[in-house]
Amino acid sequence: MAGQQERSRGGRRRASHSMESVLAEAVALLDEAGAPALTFRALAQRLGGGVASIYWYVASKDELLDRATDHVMAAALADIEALPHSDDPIDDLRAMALTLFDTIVKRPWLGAYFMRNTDVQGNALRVYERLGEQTLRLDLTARQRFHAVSAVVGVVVGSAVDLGQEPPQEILDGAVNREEFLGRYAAAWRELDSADFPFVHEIIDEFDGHDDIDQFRAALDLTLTGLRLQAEA
Amino acid sequence: MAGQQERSRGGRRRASHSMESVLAEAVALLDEAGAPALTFRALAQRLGGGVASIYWYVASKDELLDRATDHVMAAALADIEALPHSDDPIDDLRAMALTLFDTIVKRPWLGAYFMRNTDVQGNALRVYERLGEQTLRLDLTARQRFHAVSAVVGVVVGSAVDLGQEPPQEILDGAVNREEFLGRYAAAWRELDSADFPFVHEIIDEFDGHDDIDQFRAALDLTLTGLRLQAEA
DNA sequence: ACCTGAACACCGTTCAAGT
DNA sequence: ACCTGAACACCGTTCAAGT
Repeated sequence: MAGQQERSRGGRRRASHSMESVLAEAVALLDEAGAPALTFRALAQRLGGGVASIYWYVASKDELLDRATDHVMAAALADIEALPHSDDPIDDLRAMALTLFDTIVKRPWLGAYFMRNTDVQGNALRVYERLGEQTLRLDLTARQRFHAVSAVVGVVVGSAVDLGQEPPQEILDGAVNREEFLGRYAAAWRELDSADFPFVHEIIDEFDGHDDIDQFRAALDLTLTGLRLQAEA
Repeated sequence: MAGQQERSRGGRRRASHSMESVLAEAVALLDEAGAPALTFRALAQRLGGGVASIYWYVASKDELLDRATDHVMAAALADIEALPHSDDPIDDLRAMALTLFDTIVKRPWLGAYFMRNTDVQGNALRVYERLGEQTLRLDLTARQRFHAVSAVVGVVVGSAVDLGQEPPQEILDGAVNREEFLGRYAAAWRELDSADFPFVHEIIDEFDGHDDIDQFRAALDLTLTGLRLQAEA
């Protein structure tokens, strides 16, 4: 409970919030049960007040989610700024992207809002800036730099979306773990005719039990080697 | 109106649907006014029947969206399969990815469902297969192939999400066009201290008025050059 | 300045009943 | 086999009123 209660002489209560407590409780709700759990009613209950109060702090649910996202991005930004710098800007870029990935792994609900709307998301803008600064150390045109950072952010967002989708209720319920879930897909794929689906059969064993971070690293590395080549050209 | 009306002797009507008409109308609704416009009530009205009828065809809204997505993927798959083959698998991969991008540009609402849940999305699986088959022509391990296709799909999905987000109501209303919208952001960025945000300032002019397809092409090319290097190693 | 209760206009989903 | 109306249990958002 982040809200405070004021007891006036009549014995009536009046909750008292703050932007900080609203966002902290919103994030807590999202962390505990994902995006569908964040409703104004649930949030108001946690804050110990009425639904309408929240509208004093945010104009809409969209803004609430934007601000909640930026709230957790503060920590990601701090992690990124705490990273040691190497003499290779591309290695630094990779380390930053991995830090971002880590943020999403811990909070899959970020998928839908991550790194968008830098209007409200001041920390996201700063993260964008830090990524971009690494490209300033590379021999590229402004346009290439713009595209490079977009590409890196794209890889991260792509993973964010994937992770945000992943838990199809059964996993959240604990009824099925990730391994079984992947295995079920793999089993369905194995039923496909291998003449019609040679590629699917080629990669079934890789898919079965794969780790998201490997997939992310591989995608990131392809982009970064492409970038390195571009900078050296 | 895709539903048909049967007139029985009492003069009462009874709508008659089909999976095909349900999906066609769902897609029409999505095309006309985006994801929020697709409600069971709106869809039922278009079909000329009751809300509950739709549940005979799909078990949930999620499934409806999955099937609607796969419905439009049929055309994308056909486009991809109609593509001429070159002797360079990476060029073919690029052409396929561009075809996918084109599908999303025409239907930004795809952002949230594109290429996920191949369970229900049979056409998405076939697209995945076609992309993957190009990697079979490259000298790679199964794992590298798996990661390569994931990366390419990731770039496309990343763009899909971006495009799906884009129209912030004002643009849909026609109150503001894309150029003005970008310009407003750019103007806000120009206000930032250039000592604190050197990168943002470096790329403002690139951002202002940029074209999404250039961004997509650039990200795709970085991934594909990375892939080419990997295959040649 | 900040909070409240109650209402409004929606949602997806279910179900017993109809044809 | 397929469709229906009406109900249920929610939503986000607004607003006049309170402190």
